[in-house]
Amino acid sequence: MPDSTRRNERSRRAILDAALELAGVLGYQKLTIEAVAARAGVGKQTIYRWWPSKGAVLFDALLARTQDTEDGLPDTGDLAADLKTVLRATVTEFADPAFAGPIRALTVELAQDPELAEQYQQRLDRPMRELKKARLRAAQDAGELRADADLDVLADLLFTPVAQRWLLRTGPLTPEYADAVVDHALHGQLTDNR
Amino acid sequence: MPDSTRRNERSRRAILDAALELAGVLGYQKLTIEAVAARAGVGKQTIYRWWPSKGAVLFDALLARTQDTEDGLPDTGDLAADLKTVLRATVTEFADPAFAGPIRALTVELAQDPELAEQYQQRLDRPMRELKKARLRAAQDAGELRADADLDVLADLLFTPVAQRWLLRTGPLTPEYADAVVDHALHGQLTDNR
Amino acid sequence: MPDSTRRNERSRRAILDAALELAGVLGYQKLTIEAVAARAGVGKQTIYRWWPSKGAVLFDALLARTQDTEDGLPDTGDLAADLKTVLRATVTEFADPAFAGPIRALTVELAQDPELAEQYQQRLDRPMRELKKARLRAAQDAGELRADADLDVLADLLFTPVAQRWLLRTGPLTPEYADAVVDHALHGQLTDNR
Amino acid sequence: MPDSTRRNERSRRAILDAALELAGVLGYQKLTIEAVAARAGVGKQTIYRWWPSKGAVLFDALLARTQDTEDGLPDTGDLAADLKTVLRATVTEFADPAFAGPIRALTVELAQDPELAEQYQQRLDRPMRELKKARLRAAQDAGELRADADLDVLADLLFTPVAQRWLLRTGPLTPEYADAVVDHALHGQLTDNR
DNA sequence: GCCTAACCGAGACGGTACGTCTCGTCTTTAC
DNA sequence: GTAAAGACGAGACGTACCGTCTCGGTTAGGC
Repeated sequence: MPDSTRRNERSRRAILDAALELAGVLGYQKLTIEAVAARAGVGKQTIYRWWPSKGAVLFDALLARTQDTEDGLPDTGDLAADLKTVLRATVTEFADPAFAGPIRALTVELAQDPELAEQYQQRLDRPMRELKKARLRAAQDAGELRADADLDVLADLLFTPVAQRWLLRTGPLTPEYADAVVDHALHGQLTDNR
Repeated sequence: MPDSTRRNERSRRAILDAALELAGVLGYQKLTIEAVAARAGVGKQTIYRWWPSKGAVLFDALLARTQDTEDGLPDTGDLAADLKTVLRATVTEFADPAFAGPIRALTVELAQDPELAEQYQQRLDRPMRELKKARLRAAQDAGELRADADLDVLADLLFTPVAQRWLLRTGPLTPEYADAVVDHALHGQLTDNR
Repeated sequence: MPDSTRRNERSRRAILDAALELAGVLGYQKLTIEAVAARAGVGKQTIYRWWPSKGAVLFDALLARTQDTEDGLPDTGDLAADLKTVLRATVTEFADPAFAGPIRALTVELAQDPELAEQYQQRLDRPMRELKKARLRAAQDAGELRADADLDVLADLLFTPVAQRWLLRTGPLTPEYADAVVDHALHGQLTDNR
Repeated sequence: MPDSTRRNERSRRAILDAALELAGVLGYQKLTIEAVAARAGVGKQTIYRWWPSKGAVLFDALLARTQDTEDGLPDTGDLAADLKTVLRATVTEFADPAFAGPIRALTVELAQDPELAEQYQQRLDRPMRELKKARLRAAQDAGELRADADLDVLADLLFTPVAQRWLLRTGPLTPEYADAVVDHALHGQLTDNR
């Protein structure tokens, strides 16, 4: 059983960096442990010693990258505008293969590895979801949003369409689409809503 | 170049059946062409002759299975109720590994293979989307839904949250969740919506 | 179970040749299946499919090489001279690393793998021993050699000293040593032997 | 560079004992430095600090074991009987895996490591050879053995057949074989010897 | 109703990557 | 201050599949 106090930090960083870089360039299929080890200048065993799977490495790599950006959503007082800002930024990020590649690779892993998905939910999805809900709750408190809205459901309505369209390429991913999602999610579509 | 008139229909069926069955049992990772060929009692070359990739086999297998169920969405005159019926059915189907396994496997493939994703969009996603939009347009014509609603966006709002939650296991997939998604998507959440 | 009728003869030869060559250059320790496969331009599985171990490959390689040289020992009517000729030839062969390297490697394997040793005994040692005994028996029939000599023991006396000295480098391996072995083995050393 | 005055005698003994024991149980292939260190309760570095190779450890271990038994060959005045006594004892010892295992392991090493073989020759083979030659010289002095016999060659004739048969398992290793070797080596086989 | 070309099951082939094991070196921890 | 413990870079192990390539043996039209 490995003793984490003896862990070589230099190797750990090299592995995570190599994993991110290769995931961006090669995609998930062609991302191999061998290639990560070679690129990182590390023995394969050093990867297997500390991570149970290729997905876990990717997960840690992405976790390390996003550690810093836990800023919370913007709050200008205009919920729709703030959400559009965030979603448009997401659309822009997803257009960059170096950024989106590793995320796509990890997503593929999550879909196949329930245990990793559980980790993901706890350490990445839940915190990000809380940030989103915090912004929505602020809008609720400001009377901008209905008091009876289920913020979890609303967050899904706002963020899953863009994620899904990106993941499965079911349509063009444009800023206009992001705006439309926000508008439709917030304004409702039944005629008796007015 | 293979001559499709000489194609052995028995082998084709055996391959598609084996692919579906193994995808349900093993998941995508362990679904191999070798295993499909062995299970189907078929030479590997017979698979490679007719399909370009593992994903393409799965795609055809699922296509064959869903060919029959192109019925259109129910229309009782109550849009919300009809949508809940459909989404609740989806939730139920996704709970059955034999059904959901192959779809999960295919989804994983789609996320990695843009060419296959294009095929998917044209031959499965678009037709299904048209059925959804047809039902929504009927509601629009009936004055139940706003005339200025973008039906594509609305369809995404209604169907991607459930699909995403199922794919990435980001939360419990229950009938209540399905209902809540429909309610929130249709009724809007801004307070000045009333 | 592999079907030997489908075996690729070109690959088989390439593997045996590569094994012999590498065994001569690298010695047994550094002789790896990976290197043999690479040198032979062959997949590793092609080796594992047909041979159970590294030693078995070497064995077949040496077997193929010595297949042709089953000529029998020379018989000029002078036993001692003939034996000296043979042993001096052995000494010369053992001095060539390209020849002796693979034999050394195989010998190391034989010492550790009783099953391979059994194969060796049946397919290489025994036939060679019979050739030796045939020559000795001819000498016996000619009245040159005692009728009560145990030819197996005598063969060991004649051939193991050179083999052992070569294998363990316990002394210089010279033609003179070969001659001395033959003389001492044949003439006896007790004074009442005259 | 290790300072031998600081050497931990307890560790040294534990390593040698562990090496002997494991060589007897596992054979040479599976005898690893890791296993020796673990069995001896010692860090690997402690082995690498003091010995250059696995073979050197084994060598020292066997050296320590045989240090005591430097008694010389028996001398009852009957050379053949004394030699048979010794060779029969050797046959008996070789039948005990706990005894023969380590020797086989070392022999395998010697065949592959000329430097170790040189050490072996000087520190084990030569002394033992001198003991044998001393007994033979005594027989020579007693007029029992020819004055012109080359004692080195004769010693090889007497001792290598048994060693070779044991090492390569080319035949059954029995007391009778030992006797026959002695008889044939001493009495000569040419008919004009009488 | 035969001929012959394609498809078929089978599986060997050259490869790549897997996850494990051991090597010999280097580093940390605890006594 | 010395060693145990063990992490490290390296690389071979034997296995699993990849996608391609022969093999004979059926099939199923075209003549």
